[in-house]
Amino acid sequence: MNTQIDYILKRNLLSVTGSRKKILELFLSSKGALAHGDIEKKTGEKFDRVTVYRTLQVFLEKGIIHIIPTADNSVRYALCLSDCTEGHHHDNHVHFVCSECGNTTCLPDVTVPLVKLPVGFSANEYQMVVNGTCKECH
Amino acid sequence: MNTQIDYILKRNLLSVTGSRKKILELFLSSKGALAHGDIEKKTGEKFDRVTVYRTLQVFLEKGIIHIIPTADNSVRYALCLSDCTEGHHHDNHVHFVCSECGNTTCLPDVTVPLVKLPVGFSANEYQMVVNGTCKECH
DNA sequence: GGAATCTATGCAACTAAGTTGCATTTTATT
DNA sequence: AATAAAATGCAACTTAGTTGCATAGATTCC
Repeated sequence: MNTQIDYILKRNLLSVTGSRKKILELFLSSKGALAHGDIEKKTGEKFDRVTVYRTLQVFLEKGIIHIIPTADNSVRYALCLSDCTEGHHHDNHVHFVCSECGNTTCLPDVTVPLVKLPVGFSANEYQMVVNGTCKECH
Repeated sequence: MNTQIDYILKRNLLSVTGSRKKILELFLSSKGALAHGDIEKKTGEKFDRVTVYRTLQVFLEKGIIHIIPTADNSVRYALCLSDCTEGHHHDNHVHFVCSECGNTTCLPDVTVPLVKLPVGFSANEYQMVVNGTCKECH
């Protein structure tokens, strides 16, 4: 486990520090997506708020995590798949938000379908969020 | 124009006030989606921040406008189609965010495709956001 | 393995975003 | 026109996110 975390950080040319290891570990061990607040709580307020913000920022830039779009103005992050690199994301899976438990999960096996856009529009990225009831809450 | 605005408000059992008329007028006259800040600017700071928040809240509850999910943590609102009512939305069109001009537009003619979810998941609402270059910026 | 260098962290102070309670004004009702 | 009901504005507050800088920690090089 620790070697995997170290490997991910080193592969992205990041120095291996306590907060980065801990936060990355959180992402690896949690199935769903995490909001900033979740991370602060789950680390037991061990790290400064600013450090959490900056760590998430760095992970985002390196393509280790991605932001999940939501309609409720909450920013949630989830691990990228292994083939994401800096600037080049392959984040083409559907995200699911459960209205019972509030958890956000990635559905890596469900690919975002392409749609035909009106004339004049050109697409760069498609994102899809589904609301409903998840497996656990059924 | 004024009668249309008054009609929409009355149809939703809302009292017709200056701020509601003005903000609704903004939505009707702007093609794209509006963020809270846009509204404050375009009304010329005529209304209190709190009033804008509360007006948007009421419009949301009544189904006059809807929130557009975005990945950049900005909350944007757009007019609902005429057949949306309180609690019952028919907001099944794709939203488009232009990375050039930053505008968010509804694509009412592009329907959100349905996807097959894994076993155990049941969907309530599908939302889709496409990033790219819009008609005007091409 | 230890010193030098470079980077990350924590702190403090700040800006921006959003909320709540209450007195006042405006709208709707009769 | 008078009353009741609701919306507004103000002030104060909470929460979210940012920035600069001194210190602590990680990496590099010998």
